[in-house]
Amino acid sequence: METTKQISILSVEDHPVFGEGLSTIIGSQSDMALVGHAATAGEAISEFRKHRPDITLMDLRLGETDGIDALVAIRGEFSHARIIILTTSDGDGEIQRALRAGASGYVLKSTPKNELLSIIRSVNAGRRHVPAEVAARLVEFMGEDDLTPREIQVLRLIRDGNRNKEIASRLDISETTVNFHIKNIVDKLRANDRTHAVTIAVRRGLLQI
Amino acid sequence: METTKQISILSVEDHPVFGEGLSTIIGSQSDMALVGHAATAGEAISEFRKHRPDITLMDLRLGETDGIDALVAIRGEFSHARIIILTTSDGDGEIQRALRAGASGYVLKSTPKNELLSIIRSVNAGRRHVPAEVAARLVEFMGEDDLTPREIQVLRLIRDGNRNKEIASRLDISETTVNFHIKNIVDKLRANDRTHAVTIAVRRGLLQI
DNA sequence: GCAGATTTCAGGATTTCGCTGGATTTTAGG
DNA sequence: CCTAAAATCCAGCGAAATCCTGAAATCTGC
Repeated sequence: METTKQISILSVEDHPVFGEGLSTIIGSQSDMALVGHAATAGEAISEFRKHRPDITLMDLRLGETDGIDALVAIRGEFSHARIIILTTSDGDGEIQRALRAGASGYVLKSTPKNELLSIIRSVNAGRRHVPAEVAARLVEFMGEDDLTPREIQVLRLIRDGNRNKEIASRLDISETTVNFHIKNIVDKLRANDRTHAVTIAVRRGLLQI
Repeated sequence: METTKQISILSVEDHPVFGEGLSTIIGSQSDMALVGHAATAGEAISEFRKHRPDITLMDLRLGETDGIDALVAIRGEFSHARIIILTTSDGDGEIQRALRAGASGYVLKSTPKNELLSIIRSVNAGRRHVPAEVAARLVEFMGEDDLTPREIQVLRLIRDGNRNKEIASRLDISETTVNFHIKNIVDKLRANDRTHAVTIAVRRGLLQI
């Protein structure tokens, strides 16, 4: 075999059984080789430095740490790194964040094996691949304004049951300003009220719960 | 090998890569054999009838269908069936529902391989196994009142942005009664307000989002 | 049949929310 | 430097939610 031509792959994943599945599937392909594995953002970076893989398969949810951080750190050091996000969330917020941070693909964990393999090959060939179903989610909300950082901050406090007065004092702003932000949040998300706004934001992956 | 002594296992799972991992891990054990696979509740039942496995590994979230339905259906027909739930949610609500419906174990997908294997053996030996971390989640809310069916119904409508008047008309009850239910929901969940109640219920797995 | 839980209802007090229509300051990007 | 976007502030009104007390009907399990 021409080992030099194999696609080297690093998996970043904290579900052992899923990792085993990746290992088996990749191991069965003569043109691919799993060269390393990491379970946290920190490990991901050091493993990347060690192996310089052609492709990195990464779950966004790594216990406490966020996969995006690992993604940004790796791309900061190796701007050519090809990283495919492999996760369960189909919210447009997470997809956008990942692609903006430089991901080369975004694949759901429910994807069939063959499709996953062909995406790996496609990305290795230099393309940026996002499955139609995922792209559709993205397009659904395209052109609509994102929530600003401040709005997300306010929304988090709403989610946790703070009233407007409490939000104002926590953020050290006036209650009027809080009202203003909330109105914008509800408008942007086309929600009926604050509760609905939280629901929609969570569904879209703009807010964790 | 004494094939007759092998533990026969059915997996019910709609994540192909995860299923592959299960297959590999189980295949590497001489005392176990994966005898079937299903990706939906319906398939789960027919596969169970066909193979009568010693152990069924089941994800609760099967696309649209609910794993609990499959669990109940199987246990209705084969009351001795030993079913281990293998899922990502650690909310006490889901755990309770599964165990009440007759699950023999509840394991998180983040569990290490060895632990998963020993749980399979333990359950096959007739024990009911729930990992300490999962049991802890359960104990945390033990003794606290569950939400009633009506309360869940109301909470769902709150989540979706209905106002009390709308909830009243949808459920065909008076607004006073809606107020009463909401007060009870907020009290039971120790929430600050309706929004917080939704957040807590989702975190605890009492409500989908 | 009875106890306990669930669901239903009234009416009113108080607080909070959502909306209106401006106006100013700060920050980021071309 | 200039403009646009974001964040900040003011004030007040009507609608909605929350909180209270006090009952009664229905359902379920023993």
